[in-house]
Amino acid sequence: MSSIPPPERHAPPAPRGPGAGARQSSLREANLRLVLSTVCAAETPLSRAGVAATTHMTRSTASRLVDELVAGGLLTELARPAGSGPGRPATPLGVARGTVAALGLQVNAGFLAAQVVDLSGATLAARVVAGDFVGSSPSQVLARLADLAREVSAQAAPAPRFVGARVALPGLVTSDPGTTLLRAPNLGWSDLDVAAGLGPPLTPAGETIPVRLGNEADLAALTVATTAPGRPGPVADFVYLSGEIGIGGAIVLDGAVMSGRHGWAGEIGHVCVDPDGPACRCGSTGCLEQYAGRRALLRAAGMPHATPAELVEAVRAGDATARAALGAATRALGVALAGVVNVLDVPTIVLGGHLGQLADVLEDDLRDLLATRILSAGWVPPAIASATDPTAGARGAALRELASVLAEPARWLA
Amino acid sequence: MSSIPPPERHAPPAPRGPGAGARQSSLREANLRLVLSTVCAAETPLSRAGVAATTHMTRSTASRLVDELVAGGLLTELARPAGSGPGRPATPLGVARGTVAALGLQVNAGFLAAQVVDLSGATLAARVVAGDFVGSSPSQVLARLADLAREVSAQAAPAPRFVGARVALPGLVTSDPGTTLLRAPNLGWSDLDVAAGLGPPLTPAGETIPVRLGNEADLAALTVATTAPGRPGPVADFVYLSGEIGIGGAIVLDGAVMSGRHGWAGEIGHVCVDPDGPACRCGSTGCLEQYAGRRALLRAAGMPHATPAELVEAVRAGDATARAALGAATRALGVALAGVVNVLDVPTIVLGGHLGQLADVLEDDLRDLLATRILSAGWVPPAIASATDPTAGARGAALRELASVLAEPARWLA
DNA sequence: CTATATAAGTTGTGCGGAACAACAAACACC
DNA sequence: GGTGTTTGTTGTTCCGCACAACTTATATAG
Repeated sequence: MSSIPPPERHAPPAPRGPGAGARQSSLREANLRLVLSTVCAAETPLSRAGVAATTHMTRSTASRLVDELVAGGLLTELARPAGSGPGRPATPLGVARGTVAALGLQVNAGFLAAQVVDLSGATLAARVVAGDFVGSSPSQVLARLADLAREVSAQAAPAPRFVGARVALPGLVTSDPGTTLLRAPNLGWSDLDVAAGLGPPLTPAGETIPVRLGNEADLAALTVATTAPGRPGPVADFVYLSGEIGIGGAIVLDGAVMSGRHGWAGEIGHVCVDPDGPACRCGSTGCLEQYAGRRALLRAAGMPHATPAELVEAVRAGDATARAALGAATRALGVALAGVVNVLDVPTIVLGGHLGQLADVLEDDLRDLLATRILSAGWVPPAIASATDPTAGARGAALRELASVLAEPARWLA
Repeated sequence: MSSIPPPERHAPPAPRGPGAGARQSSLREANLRLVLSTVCAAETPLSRAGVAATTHMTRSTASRLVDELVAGGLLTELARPAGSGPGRPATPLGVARGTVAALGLQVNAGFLAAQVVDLSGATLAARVVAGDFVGSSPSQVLARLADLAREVSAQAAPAPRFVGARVALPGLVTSDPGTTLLRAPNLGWSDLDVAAGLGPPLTPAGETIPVRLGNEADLAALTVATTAPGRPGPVADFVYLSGEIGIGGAIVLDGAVMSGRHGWAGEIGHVCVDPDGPACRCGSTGCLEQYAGRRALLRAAGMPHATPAELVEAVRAGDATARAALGAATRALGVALAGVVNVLDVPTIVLGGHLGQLADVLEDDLRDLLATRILSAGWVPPAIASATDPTAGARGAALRELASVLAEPARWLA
């Protein structure tokens, strides 16, 4: 006669997230995360004992956590090299290859790209399709991108578990729902739900892959900040400049992309370099983009239909117009970047896109200009590097998704 | 015959800090921190049950942690108001007053300041001494500051426990040891060990108080970001501009001051506003400081010995020269700040120092200028606020020291 | 004035997870 | 083959939080 229904035994309300009290399980999660990132970040493969040493945990604890990660398919035991030294030989650990992966997509003015990258940072599949997408139809382009996505996700064999997909876009993106493109001037797109535009959800293994968006420069910068998921790159603090038709940018602080309150940080292309300069389509005047953007630069050099490589040739050949244009661009870069460095104290510049291709011919002048305009240049001289992979946005998009595995390993144990 | 010495039973090597494995005690520390900051941040006093509710901990856990903090002298039980509602009345909790405090010092071109601030944010003692310290002798000035420090720390009665002292300085400060001033152009000081210059260590209660340094703009910005230790201010993300002889600045992201790789971030005064502008003492040209710095602005207004308040009067009276100078300063601020906002996506500006005093007469024009130059102004219009306490640096210095109590409550339990 | 409802705070038990210590395993070197 | 050295595993202990039951203190209904 139990007329009273049993009290609904639903799971605890899971009050996770920051600002919530730490429970016992938080310890395990934190240490699981620590072990995984330690193995990811290691230059040379670590053993269980090595993990224990670098994390200052006991060998027993480290061993237990490693075992969980190995059983969950995130780590693997590598073959151990013969002849190492005295004592019991260690079993080196590595990030599992091909078990967990993410899909990185990119829409650019000149191409579409799609990549599958796994947790070890290996590219399992990749495709690039050239085209001219300036002023293109969003629906057609996104349908084509979805085809590309299906293609590469099928190519990755054996099929990995997909943690997510992200689209790198040359424009302003909302960060709250993360599926709306506000404005991409080079494509002529605005107010667009990109996730919806991709059509039916991607379900390579039955599971639906969530699709998110990101700014192309932010994501390209991520490939410089981290060479593989959890593995920091050569520099941890830098300003990334992505030269396209216009100029995008990103700020990386301590290995993390600073995307700002609404996700719109890094618009260095619209820093004012000369208030009396030419009008910019953004409504301001004298924006950096008007001097060093690809279209403006090539036009000023008198070779509007040339490539950046051809501009380099012309400059080296002594073409006066080309030299003047390059000089103006370099001076503009000096003013804008010096401002950024003075404000942020991040004296490393990474030039990407066409600016990366021009790095050889402008690097020295730019360094000199920065040295005179940066207040702290006397103590820490500015450094300039370049990155030239055009599809860095797609790879960065995948890396960004994989970062969620490092953030919450327990969620992704098989 | 124990020739073998007993194994030195020293305490565990305490491998604290980030990147180290979390142990059981980490849980307690994290929750202790959470409880303390929750009580600090609460608008209206919380009870033990209230703490449990906001932190999602159980009442028993919250209660135990609160008891520890009360016993340790960091929290207190307040008198409970009569007549609240049904149920057992709650005992409201508050931050203990006068038990734990920090010493905030400030050296400015026009005054010295010293304050004692306790964990509740109350000022227990304060002194300001006017003077002209441009081109002054560091040793004399620091000796006087040390006297002031001794004075205010004796005034605070009953004697609190001092967690630290910090000196706010208008210049570049090293962050590694944190006791060396690299360069303070307005004072004419450079390469100076300020902690040593203060003379014999401050020991109000027998214990030596560690002395650290900080940039004045960074610390003044902290008083806007947090109204009291652990209590966030009205805005969490903003750019702070400190108008002095020159112009200092600070970037606050998510309530924390972004001080940069070496602690030199925020030098907005040397952002280039016009590459063809006047030469600046920093070696660059057209720096913001040359238009909107106090000295430059008053000189351009034709009233080099006036105060900012007198400039406001002249502008309101229709003085053409003053108006032109203010217009030029406003335009320069527009260019520089728009650049910062475009790069950082932090569309709130707080004007301090003389710029705070001028806020009334330049705010509207500045907002309009920013609206045309900020890329995202259409979605989030820029906001402008002002702060006018000249000794904000000293208070910020104390707040900064008190933050270490919130970071590690266990270290400061009585 | 008593009974009931409601909410705050306390007490005791159980459990998850890391520390610690002891042990087994696998190699190099003498 | 013995010894030393380092890795990895196993069992015990201890710490800190969750959970549930209980006590305390008020307001409100009858």
